[in-house]
Amino acid sequence: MPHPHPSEDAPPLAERLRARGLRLTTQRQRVLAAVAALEHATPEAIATRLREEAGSAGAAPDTSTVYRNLELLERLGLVWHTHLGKGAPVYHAAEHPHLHVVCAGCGEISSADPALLDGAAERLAADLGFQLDVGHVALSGTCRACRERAGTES
Amino acid sequence: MPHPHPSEDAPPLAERLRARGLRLTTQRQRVLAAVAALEHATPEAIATRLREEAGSAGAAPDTSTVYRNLELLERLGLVWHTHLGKGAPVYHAAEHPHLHVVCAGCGEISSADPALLDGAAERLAADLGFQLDVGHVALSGTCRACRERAGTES
DNA sequence: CTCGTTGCAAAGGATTTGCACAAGT
DNA sequence: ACTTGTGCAAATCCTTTGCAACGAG
Repeated sequence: MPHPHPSEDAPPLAERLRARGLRLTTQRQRVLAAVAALEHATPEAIATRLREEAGSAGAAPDTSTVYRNLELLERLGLVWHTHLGKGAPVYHAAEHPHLHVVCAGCGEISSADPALLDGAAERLAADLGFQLDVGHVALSGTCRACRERAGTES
Repeated sequence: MPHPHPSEDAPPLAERLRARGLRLTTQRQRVLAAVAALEHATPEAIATRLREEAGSAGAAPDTSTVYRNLELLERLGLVWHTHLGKGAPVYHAAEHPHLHVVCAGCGEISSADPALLDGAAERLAADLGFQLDVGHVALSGTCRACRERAGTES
């Protein structure tokens, strides 16, 4: 049975923090909320989003805090990141895992069913004892639109 | 039919350049040679390598030239890059395609048979008209050693 | 009250870019 | 000669760090 997710159900941020003697802060809750709300967010995008929301409730966390908490949340298994293109990694909530499919031509990001890799995952496990982490995978290639465009030119 | 590689046989760098009205320079030949020689090379590693070889024949290309040519070579379809971890993208020659399998724990990089993704590639093509680029794919997860280590602790 | 946390500002590392000069055709 | 490519240095972009003030337990 695939789907080896570290999360149980709706993993309470608070519990995970307490278990490690860490603290539940407003910033952490906000960063996590932003990651969940935004689909494929870069640290910068998350910081911006928080800055926008800030108007209504207190101040937005500093960029460095966003980075620090993103890293922490990832260690806690609540968020995952993937490198899609050159510049920035994108984060997404660990719940509802999905594959990222990116077009090298236009940068479009789509999601795909993680089951797509079940076969590959099994073979890697059998051959190398390697446990594939579906949430981290990014598949690149060319989308239909870009393929057609390429065919038209040249 | 899988394996849709843009390369024919031993794609002459010179020909591809001429076809675009570009020039064959020593730097370009060296950068390409370095990528082919090093297996999973970061731009920095390539620059360093070239600096070492420089002793015997002329000067090494500047870092910016390495970046520019890496990008060019990729457009020409002679090299491919993949993002393995946080910091650095790695380049490899477009010939002999292979999947990169990276352990999130120890950073170990292994190669795997591209055929592993044939199934997924077909489904993506059928469902989204998306052409998967196997040479760019990096699969992350946890290697056997790290899994065991994790199991031991905690 | 006692640490973990955060904000700020500065430090760093990796790429990219502008330009004048050198090199390929 | 004409145009592209390169070296150099400065500019950017993305992230990380040091440290004093702040806040959660």
